[in-house]
Amino acid sequence: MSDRQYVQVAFPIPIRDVFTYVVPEYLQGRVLSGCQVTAFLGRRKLSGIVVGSEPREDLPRVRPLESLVRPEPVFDAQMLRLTREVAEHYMCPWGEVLAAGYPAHAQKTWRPSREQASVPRVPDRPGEGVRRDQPPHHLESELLKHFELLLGASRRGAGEVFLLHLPDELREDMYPLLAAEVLNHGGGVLFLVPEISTSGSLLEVLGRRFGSRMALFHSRLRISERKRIWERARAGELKVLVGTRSAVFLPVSNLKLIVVEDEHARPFKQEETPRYNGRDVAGMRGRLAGVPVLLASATPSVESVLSVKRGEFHLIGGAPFPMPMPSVSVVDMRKVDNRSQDSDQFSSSLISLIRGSIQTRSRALLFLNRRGFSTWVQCRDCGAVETCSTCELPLVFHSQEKSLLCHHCGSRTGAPSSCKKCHGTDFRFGGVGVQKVQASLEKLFPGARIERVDLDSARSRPEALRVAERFAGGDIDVLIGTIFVTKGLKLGRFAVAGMLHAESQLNLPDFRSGERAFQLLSEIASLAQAAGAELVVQTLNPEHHSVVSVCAGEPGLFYEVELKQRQELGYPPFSTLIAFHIAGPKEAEVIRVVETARSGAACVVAEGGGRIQVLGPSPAVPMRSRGRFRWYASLRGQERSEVMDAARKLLERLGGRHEVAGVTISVDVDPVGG
DNA sequence: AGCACGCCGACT
DNA sequence: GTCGGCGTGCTC
Repeated sequence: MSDRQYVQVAFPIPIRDVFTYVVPEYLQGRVLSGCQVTAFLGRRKLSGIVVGSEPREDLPRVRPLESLVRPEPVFDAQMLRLTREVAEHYMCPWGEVLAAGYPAHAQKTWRPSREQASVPRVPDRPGEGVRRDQPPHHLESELLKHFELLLGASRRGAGEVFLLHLPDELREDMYPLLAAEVLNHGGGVLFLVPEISTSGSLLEVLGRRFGSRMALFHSRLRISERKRIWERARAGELKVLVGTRSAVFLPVSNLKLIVVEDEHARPFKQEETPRYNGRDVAGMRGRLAGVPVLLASATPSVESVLSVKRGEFHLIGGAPFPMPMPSVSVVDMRKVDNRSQDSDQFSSSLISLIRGSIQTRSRALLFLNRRGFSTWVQCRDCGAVETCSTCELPLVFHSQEKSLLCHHCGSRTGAPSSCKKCHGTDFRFGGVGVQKVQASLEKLFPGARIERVDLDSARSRPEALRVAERFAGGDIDVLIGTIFVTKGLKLGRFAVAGMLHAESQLNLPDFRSGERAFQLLSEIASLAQAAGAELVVQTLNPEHHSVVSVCAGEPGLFYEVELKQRQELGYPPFSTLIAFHIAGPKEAEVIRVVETARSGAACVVAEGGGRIQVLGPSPAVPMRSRGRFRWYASLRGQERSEVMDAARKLLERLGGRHEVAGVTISVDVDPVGG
């Protein structure tokens, strides 16, 4: 009996434990760590991953495994270790991380892979595939020297992190050269991108060069397609893997380099369990696998910049390679003198530039990051603001559709007719959206060809591309857009770029709002630069360091001030945050749990001897979403391990479980965004 | 997460 | 008298 074999299995369920099973006789010796198996848990048959083989004598009854789904392990020792570390770091079940890392895990039965024709890939274009092994600019040859350091790390298996701080175009030029170099030495490369829709040009550039040796991986592919890519990556048929955050777990054969493109971008953080950050997991993987990680961005995250300053990351780029800057002027819109007489949305300088561009047919592009006509609608009689009945947030009036829209849940009601509170019929349409800007411009410049690109005007991507094409071709005089226009549209050259309300990202309840403003403004500055446009930045916060640094062409200034402020206020990267999201269908119940959490957190903090702070609790934005009332609170401290301990203790106090009376509590380590 | 067990309201 | 609501607890 003593030669019975036991294994531990992790299942993709929200239970922290692993479960022990007996290996049935017919599978003796064949069930290895990392294998996918099925087993009964309760009366359900589940697919799980074998994560260990320690026998346990303390269990009253152990059940046998049902089946071995495929003979060879799907996770090797290194990937098991990575997924375990990710689970520990993000305080989520190991099984859920394993499920995120193996596309077929969700499936009940495994079918051996057969030849399938439908692998989506960027087509080979031999005609355009001009080999360009010699980089064109002197900057690039300079960069190649820096890349020697990176490639050296790749060859000797050093899991170091490099921050590539360069403009988008320069990075894009370098990637095929870099990847080709790695491939020449028989290695594979993993590119992580924040989202598929905005990485079109990178895909094109890599696809042109690597064709059928490259694949695109993301969660919107069918499971069968994901499985196929997973298999081909492991078999070494695919050498260049491009994918969104879940691709960080792909088993790339002889992986030699991980690139995280636009490493500052928000979508790397998954907002459901397992709540991991693809960029940070890339760093963990690089360290474990002895593979260098290249974090790349024109506007790196404050975290990464600090890591460079601390000597933890190597810097490639930065000051020796200055960001190209457009000619830019900042207009303080608080000063009445600066505002145009014709419309309070524009400064007189911007209006005259737009007028000039219309006259000379040289085109103008205006940015405002707010959809709709007016951002709030208020009754003039009682002062009540129209709010969404489910989210309780102000509704945005859309003039084109003549309706009120909730930008959070998408609910739509007709144009306001009478106030819900006092039945008044006189409304004030406050706040500026792109539709209002368009209306004002049409009044100011009758006869000019003025169009708009945003989520509402461009129902599909081809439609947006057509508008961009018409603008580039000179068929549109003034184009007004939300950030939508920065998402890979080819706008050609134009003379004037205007940014309205450059402060709109600031003053959000999020310690990263300044960083976001900096990133958006930088993006627009580089767009203006590429177009050869003169940029006018209109703002109510001209002295904010995000505005000052971008407009002075001194990004370093932003990081300097921002790091100082974060340190003074005790925010990341100078501390660790762990957020608790509390949500449920009944408000009273949610608030009860929130109060329990508040007092629990106070106890935990008292035990921690003042090294841990509590932020909140406060209602989430929006407070109601999908029929659930949402609150959150955070624990904060300088020592990660202490914050983790405090979070574990707090969870214990809240019942040890993640759910109490219909109210769910979920833990979010290193949260991103308010 | 499921799926049971279990103890209270409106139906054949 | 039961059918069924979803609160609480367990799964190797």
